[in-house]
Amino acid sequence: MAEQKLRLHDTLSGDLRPLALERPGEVRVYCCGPTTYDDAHVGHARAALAPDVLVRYLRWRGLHVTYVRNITDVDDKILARAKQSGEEPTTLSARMAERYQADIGALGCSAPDVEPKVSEHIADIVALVERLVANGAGYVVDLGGGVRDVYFAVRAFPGYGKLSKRKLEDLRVGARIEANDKKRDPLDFALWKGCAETEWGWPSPWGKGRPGWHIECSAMSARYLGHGFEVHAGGMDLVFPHHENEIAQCEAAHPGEGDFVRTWIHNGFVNVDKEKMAKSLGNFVTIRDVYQRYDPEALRYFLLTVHYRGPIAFETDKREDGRVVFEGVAEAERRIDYLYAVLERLGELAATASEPGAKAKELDAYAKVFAGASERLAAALEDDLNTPAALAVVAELAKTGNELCDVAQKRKKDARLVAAAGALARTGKAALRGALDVLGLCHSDASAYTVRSQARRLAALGVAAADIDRKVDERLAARGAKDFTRADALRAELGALGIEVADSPTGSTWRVGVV
RNA sequence: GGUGAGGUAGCCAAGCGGUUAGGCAAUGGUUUGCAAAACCAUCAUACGCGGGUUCGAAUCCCGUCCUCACCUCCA
Repeated sequence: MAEQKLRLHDTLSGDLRPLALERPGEVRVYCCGPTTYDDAHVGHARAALAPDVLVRYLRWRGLHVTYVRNITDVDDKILARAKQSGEEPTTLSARMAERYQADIGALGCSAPDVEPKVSEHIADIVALVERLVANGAGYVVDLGGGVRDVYFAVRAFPGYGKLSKRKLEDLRVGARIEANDKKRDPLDFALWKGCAETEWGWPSPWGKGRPGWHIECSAMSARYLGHGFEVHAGGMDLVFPHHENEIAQCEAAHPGEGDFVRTWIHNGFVNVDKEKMAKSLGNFVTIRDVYQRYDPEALRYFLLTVHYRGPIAFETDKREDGRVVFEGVAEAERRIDYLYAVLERLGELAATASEPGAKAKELDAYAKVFAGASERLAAALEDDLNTPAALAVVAELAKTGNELCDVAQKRKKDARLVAAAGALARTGKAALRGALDVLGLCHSDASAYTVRSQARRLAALGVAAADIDRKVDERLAARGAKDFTRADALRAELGALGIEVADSPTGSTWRVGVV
């Protein structure tokens, strides 16, 4: 069995352990995707991001990854929401699925290789339920009128509770025992939920119905990844009961075939005022809400500043003028601005390089930083996907890159040094670019990013670019006439609007700061 | 009650037995007509509290306080 340098914190064993592959060079990853009845919030973004970083790292290391992230488009919540809006459940879930894909795609998460939908895998689900019934792990309950439910018998699976470290007795205490309970044991959960002929459902050996909540992931992961795949990801709230039940279903269906999954990774929550962001608490901020105010790249950077297993605080602040500020994301966007600026600066310096092999001893320190970055980045990510440490590597590269540019500028009359700096800038840019790629950051063209972010910020401020241009021109004229009092007054005026003006030998430029 | 996560300098956040990651803010510099950006320096002998183990602990052990989460739908 091939062992990787990458170590992940596995929920089942509770340990940090090296990633073990069944087949050399191949990694299978499954991530529990959304139930598509509403727009995704920042918590969903985080849950999609953790496996994305994993997949990017693995591919960077040359491994072949099969990444599956499902869409649960059949669910009672979808049905309930559709009834409210008068929409067909399938139409609603399809629409929400598209919005999810757009939101997560904009976050810079690469699309999964397979994105299976429950509605397209009913046959797989039915077959799995049949198998469980045949194994004695599932049982059918006749509700009369041709309606039947199928339940999983928790007692039939001895390992039940091993993932969430729960004992059956402990669970029993909190279990809600309904009157008229159809289940043999209160802890048993539905594999198939029968429904009336007129309701939303699919035909099955037990009559019309819909799959239970957990069975879809068991069926679809088995379909695309088989039994015993490498990594299964999801939010910490899925540990129990969702993933516990997935294990029960898959291992009961494949007795003697070993563990369903080799490594379980679970991401921590996004908190608002120290509480978990959740639909039920009503304290959620949708990804779209964030994108309205900030660049998707900023949200990604923000989420990467904290290790995926820990909690991350999402602070919302409403300003006097009514603008909503997400401070952490705003700070992240300033970093994204900075990183794009460094990439551009290095690019400009590299473009002056006429001698690709030029070297200067006084630049050795910079060269060393660039050369070692990739190794440091790998070490950070190999330590249970330590993205904050990875971002420190990015920061080091960016700072060094800027320093190199500063040196080249200060000593621009030294042709030998400038030639060497130009050549080294190419290396530096490649190193930074490479690190950013692994983290999925700054994937836009720098000028495209600038255009879109400036436009969004201007819109947020309610200021027209033409008005700014006019004032900047006016100020330039004042400066030309050495009327600095007037020029400074204009700068202050622009500053009050949130516009930063920068003077250079070739004229004046302006930008809108992150607000 | 059971189970799990966490409490690190003004703020955010790595580190998890042995030369104080990184970022933000602030202050002082280099630069600038003045600024901005960029870079440098300071802030930083910080690790909830009390014991213990060790040559050495933020890191290990015991106790204790606080926060959050899961046990019901939840990323």
